[in-house]
Amino acid sequence: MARPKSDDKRNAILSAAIQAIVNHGLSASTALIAQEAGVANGTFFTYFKTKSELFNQLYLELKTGMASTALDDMPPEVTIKEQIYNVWSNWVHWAVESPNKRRALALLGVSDELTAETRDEGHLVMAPLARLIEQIHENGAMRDAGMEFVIALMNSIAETTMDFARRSPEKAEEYCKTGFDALWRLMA
Amino acid sequence: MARPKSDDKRNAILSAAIQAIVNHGLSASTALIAQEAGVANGTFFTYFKTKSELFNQLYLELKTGMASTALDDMPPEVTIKEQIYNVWSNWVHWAVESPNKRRALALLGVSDELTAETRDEGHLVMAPLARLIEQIHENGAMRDAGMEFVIALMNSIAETTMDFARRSPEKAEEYCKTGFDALWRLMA
Amino acid sequence: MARPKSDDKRNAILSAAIQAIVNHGLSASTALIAQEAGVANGTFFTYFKTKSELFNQLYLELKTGMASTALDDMPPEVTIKEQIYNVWSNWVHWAVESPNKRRALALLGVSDELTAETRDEGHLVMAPLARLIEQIHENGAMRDAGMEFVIALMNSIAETTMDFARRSPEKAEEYCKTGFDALWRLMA
Amino acid sequence: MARPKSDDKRNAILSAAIQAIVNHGLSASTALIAQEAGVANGTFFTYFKTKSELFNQLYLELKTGMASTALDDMPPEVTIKEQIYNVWSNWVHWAVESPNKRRALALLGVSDELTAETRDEGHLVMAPLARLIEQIHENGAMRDAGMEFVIALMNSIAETTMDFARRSPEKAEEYCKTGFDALWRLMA
DNA sequence: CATGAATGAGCGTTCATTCAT
DNA sequence: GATGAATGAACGCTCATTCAT
Repeated sequence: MARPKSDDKRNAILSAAIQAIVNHGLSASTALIAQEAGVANGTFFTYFKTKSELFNQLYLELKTGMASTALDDMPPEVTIKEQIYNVWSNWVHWAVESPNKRRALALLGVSDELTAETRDEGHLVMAPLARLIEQIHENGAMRDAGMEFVIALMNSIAETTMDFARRSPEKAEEYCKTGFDALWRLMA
Repeated sequence: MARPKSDDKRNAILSAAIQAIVNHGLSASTALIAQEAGVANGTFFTYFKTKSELFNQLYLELKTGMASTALDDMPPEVTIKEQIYNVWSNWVHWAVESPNKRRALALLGVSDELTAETRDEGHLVMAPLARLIEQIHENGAMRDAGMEFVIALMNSIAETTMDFARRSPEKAEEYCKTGFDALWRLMA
Repeated sequence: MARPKSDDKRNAILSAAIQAIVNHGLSASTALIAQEAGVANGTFFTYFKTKSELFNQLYLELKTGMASTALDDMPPEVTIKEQIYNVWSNWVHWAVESPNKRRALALLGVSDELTAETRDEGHLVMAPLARLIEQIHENGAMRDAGMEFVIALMNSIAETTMDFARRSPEKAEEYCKTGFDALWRLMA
Repeated sequence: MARPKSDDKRNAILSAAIQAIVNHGLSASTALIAQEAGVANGTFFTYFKTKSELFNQLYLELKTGMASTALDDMPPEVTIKEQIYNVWSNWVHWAVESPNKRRALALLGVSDELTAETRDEGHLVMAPLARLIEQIHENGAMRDAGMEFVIALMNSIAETTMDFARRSPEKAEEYCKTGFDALWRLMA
């Protein structure tokens, strides 16, 4: 059963899970998810051995999707700062346009269903951004603090920025810039 | 009143709830909480009409406790910056010393059991810090951004700082200072 | 504890029980009954050892009250038929004026909380009516059927008559008469 | 459909419910009903969304069964009186042979779990008998009273007759006839 | 493989009754 | 005696998971 027959069904379940999680939290039942996916109750378990496994895979899928949007078309010809801003901007726009995915990702992220392995894999996908940050960081204001700490701070500033951008999409551009400037002051 | 409702028991239930939430998440059963509190199943409902009510009251209790520790003994004779640092430092130390309370508070904060009223009351308790920040902010680097945004950024930086301080208590002092400096650069 | 201190409280509980039974059926909780009676939860059990005991005593109290209203001021100078009609009429009027008592009595009557003893005592209270009926019956149309059967038929006709009288109190007089005539045709 | 819902199981649950209601009243637990039906606790809810739904469906099933027995093989060639007697007799025999069903039906009938809709449907099933009665009634002794009242009286006489017939099955035939004669005197 | 019925542990909550005050 | 908190069994119902079809 390495690759179950229908990718369509797998994807339908994943999409349904996002909806269900947004509407009912992580306690959304597998029956509801299956129903919203248009498949039978039991079919759920053909594609995901347990509910927990769905959560782990959904988390990775969402995080990967987010990263690939954020890291999309990175122009190599420009300054690092511009490269970082490019990612930052993509990221914020993703949040504004995919609020459900972001909400589901957030809920999954704080749940205790995620395995350590999943969390590790999750961190990897944003590594390219981390590598850009690193170049700024090594001569920046926080050069004496560990990279991990700086990355975590960046993440939290990004999350806050995305929260505000999503809540007021008409000011998204503004929050995007203000948030980025704040980040830059903090670490550059 | 025959046998008055016992504060001891109420507190035992609240404490047990913290433990249970840390160990099992918000789906910790009322039966488990009661058991850990050393009272009978049904006694839970003498003190809290519903599980939801427990969550709301626990949230407020934890948030109030956190705030009162953070805002403790604010010296009025010193600079604003020193005042803010004092709060910041108390806050971080609270996190290091009460990791369970902090974890429970975080889980409760993202749950959808909290009423709007509870959330509002919860925001109030850190208002004194917000008022200090405001004085810095009005001439600071982010003076064009809304206070709400700045407060949210401060919060997220604080949370990240506390995460790292808790994870490596021996470096707590260092993270505390580094985090504060980062905050200051960001907004002062 | 043969006669607990306060008859007031006992009566308050009995009255409250009627209300509670009307509103919530026999599953009305002892706590609710106590509350409506204005006494504490535990006081209930000072006056009635168990909920079942309350039900049995309430049943007798209601049935006795009904009988004493129905059998009130029986004039001995008139024909048997007139005597019976007098009881019949009192009975129907009681039903119209005390619909809650009647409803509670009905629910208690079909419950399986009543002991055989209670049921027996309950039958006794209408015995004077039975004795009147007997005199008609012994030469009547049903003289070959047992008295018990005739009494039961009379009871069921009475109940139906009371149902209709209560539902349309403005036609109560009419139903009272029509019902009685029907009874008379049936057995006289 | 994978494993179709089994009529056997549905019927087993309905039968078990009758038993359980007879033995424990309407407060018979779903767990007990399931157990007596030989299915798992949760299976109950595959067949009936709620306990209330079971009660409503059981009521209809019982009432329909009763009616179809009572109204079985109505000979059209005979007098109305004979037709009515035929129904009456079938009805009484049903009561003697299915005392549990009758007891359950009675308890359900006075419960407040029944929806108005269920009650309405329930009334319909005995309508053919009502129509026969109507033909007698329109020129009978009670022609000035409403049909509803007469039907209700007939019902209550029938119930009483069935009670006595069931309690003394060896005299069932006698009660059947005596009851019918009483009814006839009352309304014809 | 897809389906949906079957399972039974588990949940939040209620309640008759007891008992400390 | 009156009070109301304490108790724990019980209840209706849900749900992740299994398995017959």
